[in-house]
Amino acid sequence: MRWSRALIPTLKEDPADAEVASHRLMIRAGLLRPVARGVYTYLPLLLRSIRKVSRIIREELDRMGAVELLPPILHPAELWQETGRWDLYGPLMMRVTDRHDREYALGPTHEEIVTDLIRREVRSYRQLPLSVYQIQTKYRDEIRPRFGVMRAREFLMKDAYSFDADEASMADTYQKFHDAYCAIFDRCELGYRAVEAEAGEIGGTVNHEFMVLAGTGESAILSCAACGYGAASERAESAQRDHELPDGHQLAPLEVVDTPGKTTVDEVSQLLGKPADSFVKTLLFETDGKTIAALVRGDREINESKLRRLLAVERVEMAEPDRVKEVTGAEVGFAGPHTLPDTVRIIADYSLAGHGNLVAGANQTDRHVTGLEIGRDVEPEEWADVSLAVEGDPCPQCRQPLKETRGIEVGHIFQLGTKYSVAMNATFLDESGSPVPFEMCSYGIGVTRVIAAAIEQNHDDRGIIWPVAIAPYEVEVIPLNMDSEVVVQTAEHIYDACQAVDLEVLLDDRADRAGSKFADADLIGVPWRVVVGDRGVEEGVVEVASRRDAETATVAPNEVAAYLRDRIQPARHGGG
RNA sequence: CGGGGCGUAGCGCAGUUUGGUAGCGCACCUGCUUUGGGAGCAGGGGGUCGCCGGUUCAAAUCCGGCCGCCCCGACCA
Repeated sequence: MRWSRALIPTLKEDPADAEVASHRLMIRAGLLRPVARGVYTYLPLLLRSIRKVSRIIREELDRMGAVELLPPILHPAELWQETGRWDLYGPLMMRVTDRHDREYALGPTHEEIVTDLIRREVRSYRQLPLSVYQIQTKYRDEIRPRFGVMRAREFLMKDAYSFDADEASMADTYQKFHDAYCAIFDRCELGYRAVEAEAGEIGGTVNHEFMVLAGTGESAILSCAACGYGAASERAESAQRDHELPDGHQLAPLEVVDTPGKTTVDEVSQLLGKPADSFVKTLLFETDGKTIAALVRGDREINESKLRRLLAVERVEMAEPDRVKEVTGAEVGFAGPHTLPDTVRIIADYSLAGHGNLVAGANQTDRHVTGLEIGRDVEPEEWADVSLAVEGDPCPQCRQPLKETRGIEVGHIFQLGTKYSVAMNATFLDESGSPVPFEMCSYGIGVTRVIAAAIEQNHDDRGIIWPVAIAPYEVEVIPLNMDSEVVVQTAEHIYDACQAVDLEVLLDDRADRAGSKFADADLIGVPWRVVVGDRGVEEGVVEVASRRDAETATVAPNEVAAYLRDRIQPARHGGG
């Protein structure tokens, strides 16, 4: 391809509204242009990379026995109503109405569509296991789209769905996808790790997120260097701790203090001059008509998912203000654990273990208490891990301190079990001829996000540094002087020769000066560069350089194609 | 949706406080010179100043409403 015909609109200056490197570089290097909030045109360079990543995905999934199909983007409401997700998904789903007033969604994910297909077409255990996938545009009306294609409202996703006859088989399929995902991300040359995660809206129990490690990532990961444990922060557990006060701890007297109008930990902390970690945050929840008081340390956040799992319930809700008043006898903001009615079940988070002389709400409006001692003033029904884990918490497996890193979620795989098959009555006949619901899993990769993540991990202050396996072009030929016939002819010759040995080559045939061609080449980040200048051509050589390491080789024009082929072909599979 | 900021040429910005002829850099077009790290000179094209309404002799500038975009929070590939 010739640059002059390739539509590569590079920019000299950074766009004002791009915050992270990948977004900035995608705009500047002419990969991406915004059309609406969170909606983009993928320009030719980006599309070429998308095709490379898609191809890697297809090769790995085909290899493990999945089959590609293409369901619609437009989903009739009825299918989503079968699983209840028409309402549950809420405003995250883009909805449209046709001329007959029938409602549709623009698919944010495809469990319903695929389950519907399989329940119609698959009848027998003999047809299982079965895995299908698609690579297609998805729509999610995100609360806050940002960072370019990193969190867009329209994006390209590979999603896959597996159907198995029993749980053991399902776990086996899940592992195969897990391994295929590792192969895919390895080949894209991403530095990543798979961690335990929350299932969110999709549902199910066991699931893993594939996180590309990057400082600008939106997700936090807690991991343990000692034993290898790793989990998304909202999923990470911390080890059990016993409530043993430090040696020499003097039990403090319980005193009521006035704290008029101060309802938050921060406000009371300032007023009393006591640090937030000496506070008890008393959070009231309701589930099945019962009230639960969850006690977490003042500097910690509750993790409602943990609470839900502990209580073995589908949902917990923060108690309404009226209910809070009824239970505590005070306005919201002054709840404390020590004078709650017996009907309230008290759960203390491990973060409070070993802490005494605490500040808490007094269960009286405008008053708190100091000197609260757990075990003396309040006896929790149980101690548990119900707070959001943070760096330094003890690892649930080996008790070593957890470390926090940031990551970009590029893949997420879920064991769904029979959640969707039961809801949609999707069954097959087993060996005895009785109908059994499918054991399902679903698997997602954000294709466009993979590319953004790759750029986050592979760039410098001059531009992108593409790994060969996903680069839009492999070679860029730069004739430095378009007025020099011999330079142009040599460049054209190399361009043809590279194409003849099946290299993906871009020829910068623009009449620009050397400096701006070099700057653009650095910016778009093609892995190999061939510089053809008057000086070298007179001596019968051109320069071949890689974008990643500044090494330059002088090569005879006739040998350039073979030279590059020998270096590029081994790297195409990933690892170069 | 709540909090903060911004909408002026394709991109990056000044001008708005104190109303009075719409500007700068880059990009683009023409010519000449230049040609190994974003060239120089000369000439040129391009803007209903986000939209609607109001105040005024006069509005990018003041007032009201609306729209869009970005950042911080709850979601997620």
